Amino acid sequence: MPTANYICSMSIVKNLQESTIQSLSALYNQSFTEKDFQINQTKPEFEGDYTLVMFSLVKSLKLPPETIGNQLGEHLIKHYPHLFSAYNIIKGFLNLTVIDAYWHDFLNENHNNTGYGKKGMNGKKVMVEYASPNTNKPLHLGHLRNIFLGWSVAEILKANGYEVIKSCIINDRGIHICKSMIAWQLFAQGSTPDSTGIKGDHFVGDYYVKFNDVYKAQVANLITAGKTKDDAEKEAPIMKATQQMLLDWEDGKPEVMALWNTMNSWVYAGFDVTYNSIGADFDKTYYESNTYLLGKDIVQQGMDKNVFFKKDDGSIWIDLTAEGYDEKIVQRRDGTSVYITQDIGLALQKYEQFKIEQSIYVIGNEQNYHMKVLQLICQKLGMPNADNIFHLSYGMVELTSGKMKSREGTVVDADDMVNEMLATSQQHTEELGKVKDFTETELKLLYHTIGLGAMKFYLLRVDPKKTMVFNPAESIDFHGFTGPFVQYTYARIKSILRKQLTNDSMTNNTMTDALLKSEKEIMVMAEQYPAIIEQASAELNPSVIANYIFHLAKSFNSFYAELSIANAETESKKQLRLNLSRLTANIIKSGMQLLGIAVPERM
RNA sequence: GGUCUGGUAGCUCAGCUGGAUAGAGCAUCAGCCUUCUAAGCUGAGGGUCAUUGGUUCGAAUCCAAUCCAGAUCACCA
Repeated sequence: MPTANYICSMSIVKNLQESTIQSLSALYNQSFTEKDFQINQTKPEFEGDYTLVMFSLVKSLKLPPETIGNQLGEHLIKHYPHLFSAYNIIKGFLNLTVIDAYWHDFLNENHNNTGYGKKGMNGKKVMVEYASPNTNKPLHLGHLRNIFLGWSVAEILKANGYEVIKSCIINDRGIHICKSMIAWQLFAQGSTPDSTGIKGDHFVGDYYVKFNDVYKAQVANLITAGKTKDDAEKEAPIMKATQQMLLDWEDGKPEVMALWNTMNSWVYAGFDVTYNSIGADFDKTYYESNTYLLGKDIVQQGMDKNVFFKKDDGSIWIDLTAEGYDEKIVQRRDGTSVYITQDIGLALQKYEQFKIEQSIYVIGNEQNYHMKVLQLICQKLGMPNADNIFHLSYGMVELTSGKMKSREGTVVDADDMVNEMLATSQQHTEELGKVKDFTETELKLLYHTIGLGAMKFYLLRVDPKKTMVFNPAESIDFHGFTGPFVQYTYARIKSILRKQLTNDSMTNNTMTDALLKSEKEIMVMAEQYPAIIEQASAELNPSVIANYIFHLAKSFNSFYAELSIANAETESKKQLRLNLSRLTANIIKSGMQLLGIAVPERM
């Protein structure tokens, strides 16, 4: 008999793959790989744990699937008695039952392992850039999807052994920033976030809105005065003032710089409050005001390498038509860099500063084209990190009524959203009345844990690539496929463990009775957790974890309703179920942590 | 128009590297709290997997065409 260590150091699927490959070679004198057959989890209506699909072997072996299944099943049972206890064949499917001892060993080894499923450091560095706000507007629901996604992906990569640097580029310059500044100069009469009690990012955002209102009115007036629309848009006094301010900013005019610094500091203070409340953080922050001049020397290099070319008016371009894209400008005729040039410069700077293996950009899918072009240019320039740029492209968040449009005031504000979720979690908690003995501080923390958990889970449970619809009514639901459901399951388990684990807590289970179906279901699922983390990491997809954790919690709740833990039939059954409960709780906590969601001990 | 996404139950989504009778949650209906937390559990109804054709022993999944929806194709960022 091999040791438990041998068995458990490898997942059951890997064990199954290897034993099948060896058995097939022994039986048929050919060599096989894991790609020659398929392994599925056995459907619940059939007997067994895992299923080998025989059809793909039929052609190369020239035998009917039933024959292969019988021979293979026989061989596996005989030569791997420490893994398999039974098999059956239905049509071309070989269903294998894993021996109970395997599951017991697995449980004994992991039920108290809070690091279960996570890997040791692999020595590789990855940067995840996310959030990346403008400083003229507060954060909205789309930012929340971005932030939760970026943060979670960073955690998932860490769990897979990467060193992760979370970064953020703040778009703190340009004409849109000047708009808020001009509007403030004209209309604020010296008021500040402090004097008005308005959160800094909202305060500045209000002046951005104000600018647009005034601008629109001025344009309308000029048009009624006989100007064309184009002329009116250029000549509106507030726009001219804004453009002058941008020039002054670029010249470093002291009073403009001072105002710019002040207003940005208001915004940052506001962002910090939001980041703090939703648990976002960054290891490295880049400011566009520092990076917008980057990339100039790269333009020169590109000219030298004939990757770029100069047009008659002096502007510099790259021709990507051979790659199926257009010509793209990289330097204006006045010699200033454009957006993409800055990005090239920043990409290189990131690489040089941190020597990262991979540079992940969490950016909406509206920039797919831009990011594709960015990578293409870097590759053409022969930059060392060009292949390491990865655009983690996520879909927009839409409302049931359609798209969010700032001009129509249908944008869901991030702070409003958080507050609403906190209020809802408070209301639910009070209605249920289970934590009446909590202190004020404990209650506040609990509302925050649940409210934020609901919101994060809601935004992360969907495949990031997909456009998702935000339904206000559904999002505040705390039942079913939601964060609070999972949190509740955790709190429920902890409650059981508190009551049942007094002194003789951590004994291993030594089972003689067969595992019951609902016990095994949890066991099988728990055993897959490490593979789930790997998958989430490979796909950079937190929804894999959200779905998995939900199903695990659901299975536990069924198990809980069906079988008694405290009053189990025997003492060994009780121990088994307690260990199973603890393992489930650990996985829930660990998986939720990868989503950035805390779990409460009671709720 | 070119390129890229997507279309699965009334709604929101899984499943997509081809496998057994397509799954969840919400909503609807019917049950379950004097034993471990009912934010829970059990069950019912609800589907032409956009359409058509192809590949295959087998297609929601792969390929092609068509229809529909969205994004993008700035000397804005």
